[in-house]
Amino acid sequence: MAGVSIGTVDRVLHNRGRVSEATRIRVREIAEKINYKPNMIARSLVTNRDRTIALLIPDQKDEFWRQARDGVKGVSGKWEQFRVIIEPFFYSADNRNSFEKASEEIIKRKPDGVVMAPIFLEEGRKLYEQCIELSIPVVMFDTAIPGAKPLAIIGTDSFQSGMAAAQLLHMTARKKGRFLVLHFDEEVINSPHMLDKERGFIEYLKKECPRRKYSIVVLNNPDHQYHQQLEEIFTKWKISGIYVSTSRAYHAGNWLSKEKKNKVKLVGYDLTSANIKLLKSGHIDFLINQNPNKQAEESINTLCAHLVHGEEIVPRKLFPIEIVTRMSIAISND
Amino acid sequence: MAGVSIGTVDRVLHNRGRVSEATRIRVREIAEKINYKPNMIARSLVTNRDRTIALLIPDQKDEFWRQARDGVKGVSGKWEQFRVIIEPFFYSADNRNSFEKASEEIIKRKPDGVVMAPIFLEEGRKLYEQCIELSIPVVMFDTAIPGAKPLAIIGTDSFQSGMAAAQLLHMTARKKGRFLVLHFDEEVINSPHMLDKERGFIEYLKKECPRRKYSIVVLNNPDHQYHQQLEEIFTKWKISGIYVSTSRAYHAGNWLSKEKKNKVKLVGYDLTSANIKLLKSGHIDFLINQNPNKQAEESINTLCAHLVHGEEIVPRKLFPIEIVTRMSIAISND
DNA sequence: GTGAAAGCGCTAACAA
DNA sequence: TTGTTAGCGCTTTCAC
Repeated sequence: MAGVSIGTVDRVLHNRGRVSEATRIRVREIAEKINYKPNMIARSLVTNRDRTIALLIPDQKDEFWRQARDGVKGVSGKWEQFRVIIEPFFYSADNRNSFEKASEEIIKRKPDGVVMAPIFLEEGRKLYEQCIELSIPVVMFDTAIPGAKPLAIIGTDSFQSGMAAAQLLHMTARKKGRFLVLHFDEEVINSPHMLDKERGFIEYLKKECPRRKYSIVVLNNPDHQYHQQLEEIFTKWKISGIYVSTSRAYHAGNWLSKEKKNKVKLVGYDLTSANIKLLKSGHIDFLINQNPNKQAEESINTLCAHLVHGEEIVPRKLFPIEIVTRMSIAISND
Repeated sequence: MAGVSIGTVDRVLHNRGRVSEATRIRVREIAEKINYKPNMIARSLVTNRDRTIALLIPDQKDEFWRQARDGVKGVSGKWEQFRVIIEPFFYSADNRNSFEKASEEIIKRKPDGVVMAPIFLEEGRKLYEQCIELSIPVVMFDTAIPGAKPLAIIGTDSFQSGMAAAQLLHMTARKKGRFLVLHFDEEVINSPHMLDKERGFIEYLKKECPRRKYSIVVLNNPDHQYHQQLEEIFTKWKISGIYVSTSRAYHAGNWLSKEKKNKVKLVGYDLTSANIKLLKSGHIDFLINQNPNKQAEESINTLCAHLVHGEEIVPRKLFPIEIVTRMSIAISND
């Protein structure tokens, strides 16, 4: 239409090579007029090479991360047909070194993209910056590195989920009685998520029911036997609600079940098998689902769609707070 | 590798044309051995034509369907670059004829696929069967036609959401007092969803708190002013919880708000603006989100991925029951 | 500065 | 029953 060859049009559209100003303008105008949209299929056909994307998440000791892994597996087949291979790298959630070691391997591998759950902020930042340097696109999920601007961040709003948890306890627990915020020594205490959740929880109580007493307690026992400590707490205080800001609510739930303390309301996180069992038996009242599988799925899809189809990216996707009860949980566990 | 031409390989792989048994087996074996996977990108490049998919949903009078429409709009751009054009057809949710008329137009249009929310079962079945005849793939969302086997069904479990609603009222409402199942005359009474929800609600009450009294009431007023009837009900009975199985919970919420009946718990459906307002002000306690936008999005994505990428389909996708509270709702409404 | 041509992996039409 | 070839829309390379 512009009276020039297809090669010249290509040069104009991609601002590459030398083109005279006159033809450049002419081609641009025509492209505008006919609303030219490049055919992404043809484009990906010609740049048809195998791509690798590195997945960096904690290892599978924890059911939460197993679910994330499953989410990735679920979509990896779909991207295989576009010649994207997802290479998993695992680190230990209680060992910063293992994260760094995995990071080094990833950099050595020079992947075409990285999806990571950087629960260690400083180490995560280091990897992120290396990727930026090598202009490898990065998608973060679960945890975001403050200040970093990756291609996309996928996650949940921890602060808000803490507020929601407090509201649920407030609505269902006995009016009298203290709320307990429980932590267990086996967890990464002070992770950003945990702190945000706790802050949200307390914020709600302060605003909506300032007269409600609460205590933050860290239980510790080398063998993860917290029964005795719970007993002490319950003799000391009259407890009407418990908030566990991690996936360890089952510890509290098991004890409540054993002690037949059916009136105490319990809110926890994550649809792990231990939690689900107690949810169904009525000893956990609410679980907040952080949807690790969907987060991971979305992360992979986002990165791959960008790489393969050149799709534009929504830089920040927050999953809604998913409140799950005994009756709302899917009957068939998939 | 098999010593035959690319054309023969193509014939074997697609079971078309005549191929000798010997070569057929040889090609199959080699394909198996090298784990041959067709390149979907190349395939879609060669069959590169514009495709139309018809979208059939109720018109935009109702906010629920406006949200569904928005979900479609959100992903239509992404499929445009694959040359898929989504053509919307609307019908009136209170007029079966309008559904039939739209159906006729769709069939005339001969689209490459149909996405529909067939709230009228018989008329929906008719369209479905015509599509089957013309081998046009169909995806249904929101409502499924009993017995029909479309490419995919996207929806929520109404029965279960009714149970969940009952549980939420049971957990939060005063122990004494009657539960009210409210319907409004402006709705399509007896829609399958509505009946399932109600059945689920009652099932829960029977099982979990058989002593709880409940009444099913249909309010009717030509001007949608239900205040007087609500007043009568509340003087007749001591009500502690209300269940509205549709998006009309705001009618009840507004009245509760006006009458300062803050102790009465209210569960409704759908994040419409009127409902959200009352949720935030505390007069609706729980909303069950049926996610019309995501349902529609998923429906379009499923059909398009099948058409364009030849992707395999999960024939039935149930969205989880999404319980929303004042604190769990996204702070910024998008 | 610009044009011509090869080729990405596949399908479809035609030839043998 | 099998082989050959054009061409889908684009990028890239080489030649002028």
